[in-house]
Amino acid sequence: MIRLYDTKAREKREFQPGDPERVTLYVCGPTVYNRAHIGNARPAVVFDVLAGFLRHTYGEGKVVYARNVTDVDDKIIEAARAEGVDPSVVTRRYEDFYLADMGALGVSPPDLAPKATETVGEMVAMIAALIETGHAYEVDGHVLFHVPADAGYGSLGRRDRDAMIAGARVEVASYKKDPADFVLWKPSAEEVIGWDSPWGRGRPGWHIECSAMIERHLGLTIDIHGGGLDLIFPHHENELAQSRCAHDGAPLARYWVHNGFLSMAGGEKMSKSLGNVVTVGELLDEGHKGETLRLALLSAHYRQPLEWSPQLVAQSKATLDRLYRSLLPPATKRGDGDVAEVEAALGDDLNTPLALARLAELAKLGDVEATKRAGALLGLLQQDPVEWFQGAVEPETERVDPRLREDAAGFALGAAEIQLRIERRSEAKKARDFGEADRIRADLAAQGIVLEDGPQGTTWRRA
RNA sequence: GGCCCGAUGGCGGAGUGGUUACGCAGAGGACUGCAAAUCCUUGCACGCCGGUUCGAUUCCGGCUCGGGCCUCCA
Repeated sequence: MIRLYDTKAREKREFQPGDPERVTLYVCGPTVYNRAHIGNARPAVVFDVLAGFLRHTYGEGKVVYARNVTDVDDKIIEAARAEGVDPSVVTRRYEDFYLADMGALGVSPPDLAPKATETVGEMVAMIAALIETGHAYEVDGHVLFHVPADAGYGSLGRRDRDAMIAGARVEVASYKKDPADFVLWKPSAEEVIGWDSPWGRGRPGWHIECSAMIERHLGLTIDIHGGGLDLIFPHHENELAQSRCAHDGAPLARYWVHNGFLSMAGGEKMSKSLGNVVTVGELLDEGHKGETLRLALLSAHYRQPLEWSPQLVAQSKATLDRLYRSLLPPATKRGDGDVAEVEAALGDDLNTPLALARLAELAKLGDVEATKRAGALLGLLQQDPVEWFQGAVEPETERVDPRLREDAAGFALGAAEIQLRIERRSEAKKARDFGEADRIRADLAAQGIVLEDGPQGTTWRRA
């Protein structure tokens, strides 16, 4: 059984898909105009776990997970103009970065990654339908959704129209019939990207993109709609309104799931506009492994705020070391673990901290099989433990610790060289020359190599 | 100003009307030439004030502090 906290109902509800043979999940993806920061990665990781858990529950081919790519947007247009290139150059570049960054965090590509620019036809059709039903109107090449025409508006964000207007931070455009009305279509100047439409050459507003992509790829009513907390209003509220009005009252989603925010030290939200972002790429370049970052993101419940800090990363690394160590042969099994405990934790509104706690118990029992299977549910512990400690061989995936970079250029310590020194040290130890043995060990330690003497001999790992 | 969320030990972070996870860090012990790792043991908490209750960290109210949203934002 899966229970999910539904933002709309404001409570945990038992998850019942419309069709268990085709469980649909849609998550608002990136607007591709810059590198993803670690806060952007939170929903990607959280919903990756959710999608995986749904597949685990309903069957491999029974889940359709769509995460869109917003590739037409004023920020993209701006970025392209600044660089003097076509917007598609910008969007392709950052889409590639996004996929690579998320891949490093162990995020699987979604089943579908629809692009806004490939769904404009559907958007135009949906806008036309909304005009038809009296929910939208055209003014000077703009098409606006008329909020007062939708009695159900505000059900997700729980705010009334007056409150929205009273608190508006943005000046109301003069062409709006009602201050709460929002743009479905806006005109594009000559040099700006645009498509022909019944209302002239223009481009879609942000909210209609998701509505159209969902309609086209997943259907009128999907099971789960996900995204960050900040999208509840206005983005999801507007999406919901458009789709419902265009679909004769059919609700857009059965469950609305929103992840909480990542903040920086000091508690402030990490955001591009505040300029306090740490990108995934930077963290990887600093030598942190993607899996460490993934664990850090899963260490708090997805709806809770999470403060990002170097300590959080360090703790996550230490935890992962311990978990991987339990997988290292020769493992001593002291008892049978129960993966169902981990499943139950995830089933209870994706309680990843609890799942992690139970995973640690499995590791402590030395049940390698159960630990790996439980880890798979979280997208963790899937690499070879030796590789985890000693580093992958493929140069593409290997990230060299900055402190080692100097050595890496000249005489990088390869596994063979390390092995050689371990043998030299063993001989010194045998001759009871502990001074020499300790010198070798300290020398390696200075280069980030930790030696551990066990009953089976000496093993090494990169710190 | 309106709406919403949070406050748990040195740190991270679950959970619970009564016995309180788990991880990291710390302490002691075992092991080790010494370490490391591992195992064993161990200390440390539930923002403040009221209320309900036999009993509240857990429920209710108020307060304080922190955070988010109010048409850029995961």
